[in-house]
Amino acid sequence: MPGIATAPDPIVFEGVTPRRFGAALRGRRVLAVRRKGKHLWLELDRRPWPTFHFGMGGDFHVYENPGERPRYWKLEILTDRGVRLAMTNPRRLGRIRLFPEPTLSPPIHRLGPDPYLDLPSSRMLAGWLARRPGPIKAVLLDQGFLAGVGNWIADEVLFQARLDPRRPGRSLTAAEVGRLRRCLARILTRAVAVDADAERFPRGWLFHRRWGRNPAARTAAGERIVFDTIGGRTTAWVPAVQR
DNA sequence: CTCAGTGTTCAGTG
DNA sequence: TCACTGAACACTGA
Repeated sequence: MPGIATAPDPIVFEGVTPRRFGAALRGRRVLAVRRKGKHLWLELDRRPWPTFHFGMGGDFHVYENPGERPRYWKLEILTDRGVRLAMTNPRRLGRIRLFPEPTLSPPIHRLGPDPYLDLPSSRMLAGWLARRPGPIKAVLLDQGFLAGVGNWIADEVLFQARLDPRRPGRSLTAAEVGRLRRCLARILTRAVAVDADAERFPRGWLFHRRWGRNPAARTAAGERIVFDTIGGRTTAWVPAVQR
């Protein structure tokens, strides 16, 4: 029989007790699954709706045998077909929330456009960037600028667009904004095309060589990779090609 | 034991 | 008020 199981975690369940959360989902039908940036929610046949953010790490697991309930599970939904869906979150930086209208609720209502679903024009991007004095790397990480771009995607985009991550956003020329936009679109499309399976990302991507802050790291073409902290995050970049 | 890590928020600063 | 920086949060795995 279908049901909802919740782990007693007052950090990951934010603004709602696991008990109330379970009551809101029990017996409901899922009409659609929506996403904006790093936030995902289920449209149910009655509000409020459950919304998920994974923080660093965390996943959805699908299985049928109750014994396969994964480590670090926070929520398990058992459907009337006997399929189980669990949300995991080992590091507890993720959040499970309940909103009558997720798109109008914080923090989702503050997000910029999702570049995979709704890529802004070069002209729009250039207009926004003109008002950003901070480093372009930090601007790309700002979810209010574009929703969903995280640390590795930002580095990959700047590498492929050949832009120095320290450049002020407002210093980019129209041609550079165009390059940034084109690289962003290509990287997102490609990553989704392989179901975000990193092993299938193209060989030339910085992604494969950026982990671990290895001082000897090189690109596939042999250029030196350096690591700086920009916008509060480790930034891997290649001075020989990024200007 | 130390450090890095697919993230976000908030206090402090200029 | 705007905008940026760095610390804090929490925990695993190398």
